[in-house]
Amino acid sequence: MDGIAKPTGARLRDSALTDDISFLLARANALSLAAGNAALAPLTLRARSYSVLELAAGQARPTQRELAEFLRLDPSQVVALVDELQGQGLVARESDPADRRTKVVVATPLGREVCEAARAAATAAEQHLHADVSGSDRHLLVDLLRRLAFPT
Amino acid sequence: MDGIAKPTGARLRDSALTDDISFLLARANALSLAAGNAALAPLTLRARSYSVLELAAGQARPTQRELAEFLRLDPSQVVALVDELQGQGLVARESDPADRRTKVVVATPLGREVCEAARAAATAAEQHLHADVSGSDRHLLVDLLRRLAFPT
DNA sequence: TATTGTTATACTCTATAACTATA
DNA sequence: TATAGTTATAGAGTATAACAATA
Repeated sequence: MDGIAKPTGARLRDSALTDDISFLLARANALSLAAGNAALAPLTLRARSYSVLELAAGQARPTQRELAEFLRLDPSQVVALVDELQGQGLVARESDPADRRTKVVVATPLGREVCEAARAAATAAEQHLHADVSGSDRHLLVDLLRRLAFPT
Repeated sequence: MDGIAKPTGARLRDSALTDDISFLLARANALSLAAGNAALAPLTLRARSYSVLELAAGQARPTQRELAEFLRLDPSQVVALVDELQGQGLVARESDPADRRTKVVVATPLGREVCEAARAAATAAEQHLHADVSGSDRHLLVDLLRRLAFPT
């Protein structure tokens, strides 16, 4: 699982890619996703399903359409993710009487419990992976990443 | 406040995900990847194949194994990507006389030309997408992202 | 015996279009 | 007509194992 901590391809770091934000995002995301999925696997969750569960466990009462936009997923992917979480008893679909087309996704009591455990596992894994970015740097990073993730 | 038009999905930004570096990376990467692929499509390249081409066009003369480690891809994926670029006449495999197992991937003259055009297209798309992160913020972001992408 | 590249396979993710039921 | 959710499908990305050539 853990290899020798040798610099990965240090020979290639003089490439133009080293200044390429898109490339750095892709590589950082790949590492983060792998660590997150591994940390969530014992809860039979993945990064994707956890993100849906987290939103369903909050106060916002999101519709599937809102989940799709916020998570930048296709509505059909949200269907599959909610189906999965519903099958695990973690979320439920509630019909909105005001507009019977929409379905609000809310976490069950079990879902809220699992969500807290998942958040703890994901946070721990993330902090371990990004241990060399901490304190004020971490705060700054979150601020900058928000601007990339939600451009004006 | 009711009259202020806000982007759809803004309602959900109070979620715990808003502070989640993994989630922000995933969303930022999804946007960046889509913009990059769209910008590179006229050159019949995608973000993945462009990154291989960029490394092949440099001075490093990487082996396929080195490409796999640096790009965080499986060696079998590198085979497919190099096959594709080779079919387009953009790179060539060179055998290393010192170790005949390894194959060094180098860009052809056409490959270097296409690579420059691709870099211009990708850079323009990226700067357009991330227009609200500029100047010193951008420099800082690159530094922080490097630490996420290449952890110690 | 170990490593590089390769092939094969399966699974996840992403993108698109069409259908239904409501509005 | 338009929108929310659903279904179906194909393509891209990811992960794993096995194999031949070479070290």
